[in-house]
Parts: sequence; C-alpha cells; structure tokens
Amino acid sequence: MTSKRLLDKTLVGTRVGTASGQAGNMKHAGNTTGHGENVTAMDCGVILECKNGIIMGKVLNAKHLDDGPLREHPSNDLSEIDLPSGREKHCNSKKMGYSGHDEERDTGPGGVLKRSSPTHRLILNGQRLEDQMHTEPRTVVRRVEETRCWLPSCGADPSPEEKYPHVSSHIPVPRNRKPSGHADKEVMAATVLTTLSTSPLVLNPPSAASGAVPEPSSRGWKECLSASYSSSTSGNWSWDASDQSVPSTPSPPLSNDASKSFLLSSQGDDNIEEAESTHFLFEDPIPRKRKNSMKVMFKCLWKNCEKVLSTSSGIQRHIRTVHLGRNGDSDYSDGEEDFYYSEIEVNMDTLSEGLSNLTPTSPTTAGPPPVFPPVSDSSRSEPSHMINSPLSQSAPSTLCHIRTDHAYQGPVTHIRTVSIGEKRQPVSHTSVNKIHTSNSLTTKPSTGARKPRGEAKKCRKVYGMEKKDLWCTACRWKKACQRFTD
DNA sequence: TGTGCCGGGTG
DNA sequence: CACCCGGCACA
Repeated sequence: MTSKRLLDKTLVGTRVGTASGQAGNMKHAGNTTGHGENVTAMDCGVILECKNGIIMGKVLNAKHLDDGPLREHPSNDLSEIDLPSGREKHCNSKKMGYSGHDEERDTGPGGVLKRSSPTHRLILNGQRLEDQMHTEPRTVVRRVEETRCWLPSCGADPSPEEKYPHVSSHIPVPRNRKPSGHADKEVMAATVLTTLSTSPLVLNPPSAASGAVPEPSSRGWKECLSASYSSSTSGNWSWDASDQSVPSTPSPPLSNDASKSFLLSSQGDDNIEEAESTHFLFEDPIPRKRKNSMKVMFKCLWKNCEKVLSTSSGIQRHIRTVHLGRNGDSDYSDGEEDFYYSEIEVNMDTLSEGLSNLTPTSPTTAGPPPVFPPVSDSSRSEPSHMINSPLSQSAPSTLCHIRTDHAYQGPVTHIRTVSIGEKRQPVSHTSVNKIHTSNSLTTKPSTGARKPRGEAKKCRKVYGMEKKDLWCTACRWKKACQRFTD
C-alpha cells in the first residue's frame, strides 16, 4: 500500500509548461500536485518528464531511477498506446493519482493534476498500474518504442491491417509488439503519456507560458491526443478537439468547462453538495468563523454521488461497495477507493447555515458559482451566505417582527416579512420553515411558539373586565384579539 | 403579576 | 363551529 501510493503520487506529479493561470483553475477544483517545470511522473517503470511543454517518456525500472543516464524521448515519439475499448471507459473513469493524504503533495507549487481527478487513473488491460508494480520484477530499463500517431488529424498512416475502429479508443500497436511483460510496461508508459496529455496545460498551453514550447511538435501530438479523446467511446465524457478546454476531472465525468468547478457543472441535482463543494474547493470568499469549527470530511467524487462521510474508512467502504461493486463485507482494499474521494474541510458552523439557505428551491443553487457583488456597508457585516440567499434579498437583514393573520382577526391584510429570529411562522411559508428548522437549533416545536405580543391595547384593556360583553369574541375566548390588531 | 393568546376540550 | 379554559410567555 505504501509503495503503491508512493508510485501513484509520483505519477500524478506532472506538469507541463508554466501555465500559472491554468494551474490556478485546477487549484480551485482540488488539490494539486507537481513541482515546477521539470516534473517526473513515474509508475510501473514509466518515467514521464515534462520539459518546456514536451512530455518525455521513458520506461525504466522504478527502482533504477538513479541508475545512469536515462534515454529520453520527445513527445512526438510517444509509443504504442493500446486501450482496448472495453477498458477505455474504465480507464477514463479512473483518475491517475494518488490516494494521498499527504498535504505536501497536495499543495505542490504549480501543480496541475489534482488528486481528485479520477480520469487519470490508469488501468491497462484490466490491471492497474500499481498492480503491475506489485507483480512484476523491476529490473529492466526500456525505452518506449516509437510509433506514429495514426489519428487522421495527425496525418498519420496507420497500417491498414490494423482493424481498430475509428478513433479514440484505440491507438494501434505495432505488430511486432512484444506480447507480454515489457510490452505491458510500454503500454503503460504510452498510456501515461496520453493521460498526461489531457492536462489543460498540455492541450492548451497558455500563451503566457514560458514561450519556449516548440509549437510544431507540441501541436502535433496535441492534436492527436485531443482527437483521440474527443471521440472517446466512454460516453460519459468527452470534449471536442476544437474545444481546448479540458475536463478538469475525469470520472466522475465532468463538464469540459475547466474554468468552473466540476462540481458546479455536473451536479445540478445535488445543489447542497454542490454549494458545499464550491465553498470548499474554491477560494473561499467566506471568512471562516473559527478554526476549531473545521472538520475534515471525506467527499465521494463519483458522479452524481458526492457522498460526504466523516471517516476515510467510511468513504472507502462507500466507494468500494456502491461504486466499485465490491463486496462490502470484505475489508480488502487495494486503495483504489482512495482515488474517488477527497478530503474537504468543513466548517461546521457555516455548513449548517449554508445547508439551510440552499434549499432545493433556492434560486442561488441553480446558477453559476457565486459571484459576490459589491455589498453595502450595512450588509457587509452580514455573513456572506446571507448576501445571496433568497432571504437576504426579500427581507431586511435586521430582524423584524412578524404579524400573522389569525382566524379571529378577520380580513386584515399585511405585508409580512419573515425573519430568522422570528419564532412563529405561518404554515404556508414552507420553504422558510425548512430553513428555520434546520437553521436554528433553538427553534422550538410547533407548540410553544408564540407571536410577539402586540403593542395595541386589547379589548380587556379598553373595556375592562366590567364590560366584557363589549369584547370581541376572540378576546372573550382568550384568542387573539380581532378588534384591535397590531 | 397582568395580559395576550395558543392549544385543547366540550357540546 | 362556538365556546370555554388551562397554561404559557411576555411586558
């Protein structure tokens, strides 16, 4: 397990170019990793090195990283990539990453691939890379064999005898490919390279990047790779080659709008979670109240799930049983679950408030990520979540009393306002009541909630006990006065 | 403590 | 429903 994670985190730590802007986007979406310009990704003896926007692929023994010079192959020498269609979806649904709970990994400077990117998980021939690492001796240093990109957009000329269907799911493998063993490593290497190419920085190197990127070569493999992915048969996600934006995360399949959080774009039916995620993953505009109110939670990243559990074991079990279809009774874990959840810091205080405000009917939950408008001085002191909440828009931020109609009060109409601090709520204000019940722990049950006493004199005061017959019926019945309403 | 009135009981 | 009242919360 330890070794696996070590390898995984190495694998994910790849960065191409400087791309600070893109990296910033990714940072929003999750934890990042990577360490600067030249980053090496290694797994299963595959070394990927990114220099000036070119992915250098190497296959070697992980154990021999320090052994002598390594042969490097420019990106246009990417080797054979064989993604059986039956596996590709799986591959796409996996994220290449590490399980990690290592904060240092998570926050590496300029990182690109975030650990919450299940897409980058590499599974080849039904076997994960780390599995290979466990089963194969690492004693061979091999170079990645060269092959031409066969995709049409690359102008490649794949051998006619290769019957691979269309594009995307397969990249033809030379027939002289070695049937096993090292070949698998080569495949892995190629796949790693391919997977890494899905990085936004690779597909869309920012113009502000170092500028040292050799444009022709990078464009070539960019086109190949993006075209390959654009026609992915996974069906869950894809992006057009013309669309240079990239799914920031994989499976859970995501929007191709990398500028937005994957959570924002893909979880329309789970707004609460969405908002939470937004809150946690984006740069938090909401000042946290107290540090000691923070709690680490574990959020499932599976599409349309996003279950949040308080323990890593719990979330692993959830993923294992619910998403991976494994035996829930078995405690066996190869760590794959690690790739499908991420840690989030939950501010327990704001969480409850946020959940309260983000009811399914809340208009704020259906829109884009919150853009906090300039607020007035008076509202600036309010909690941030109030700014966009429906309540804050329809009601003054200050508490105001509610005057409710009563059956005894007759056809008296009021323009009523609802306030958080109010105890009593008309039954018709269901959405408001929801907010209150979840927002205020001190809210009492329906019994005992009273409206504030009115200022006006009532029949008793006006007429006195002596003239009780002059009282309104409500007063006589000890009900809310009909005659002298507030 | 007086007042307002909610909730519930009775017919 | 109409009527009544116990009991609570608030001023």
